[in-house]
Amino acid sequence: MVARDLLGRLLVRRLDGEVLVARIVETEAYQQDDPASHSYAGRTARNEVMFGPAGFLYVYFTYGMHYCMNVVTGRVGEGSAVLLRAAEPVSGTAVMARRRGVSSARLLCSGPARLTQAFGVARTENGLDLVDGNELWIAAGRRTPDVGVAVGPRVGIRRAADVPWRYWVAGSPFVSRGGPAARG
DNA sequence: CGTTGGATTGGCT
DNA sequence: GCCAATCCAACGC
Repeated sequence: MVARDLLGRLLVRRLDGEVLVARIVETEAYQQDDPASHSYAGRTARNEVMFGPAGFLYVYFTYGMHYCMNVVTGRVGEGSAVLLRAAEPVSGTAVMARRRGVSSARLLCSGPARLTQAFGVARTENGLDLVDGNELWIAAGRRTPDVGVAVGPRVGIRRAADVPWRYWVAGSPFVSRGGPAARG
């Protein structure tokens, strides 16, 4: 499963002559036959990228002010993606802090919208190639071993709320607020 | 064409 | 813990 395999991988961003790196610590899977997925009702201008080839970036705007980023995963025409929910800053943290307006490392990328803000990802970046790209891409890093992976229901959705398709690095202080820390 | 509510966050109680 | 902020896609009439 791509969502699980992305834990421990590195998200790399070239921005303003600097290089930002963060280790992915929280993801969620969204599939075609999934009532909670943007692709569930079919192809639209907004979710177009989800139906393209795997390895590309799907960015959407929500709550009137936030962007979230996904890695497209399915076959062409399928409409599946993995939401990147949180990451642990590795380098370029000064740039992230400036973009976020906070200094605490824990607040830089610990949420889907925080991550896009720290990495300078918005509508313009929708559709970028995350495998062969040179602005934003995912590097191998070190895949988190099974013993370090926790699984649970996805955050902030109403439909298919019980399906355990959220993955995170157990015990990481860099996971999102809506994540495991907020639950009993 | 009007209404509704969202894959969130930060600030206030 | 609760709620406003603020745009826009989806859906109902």
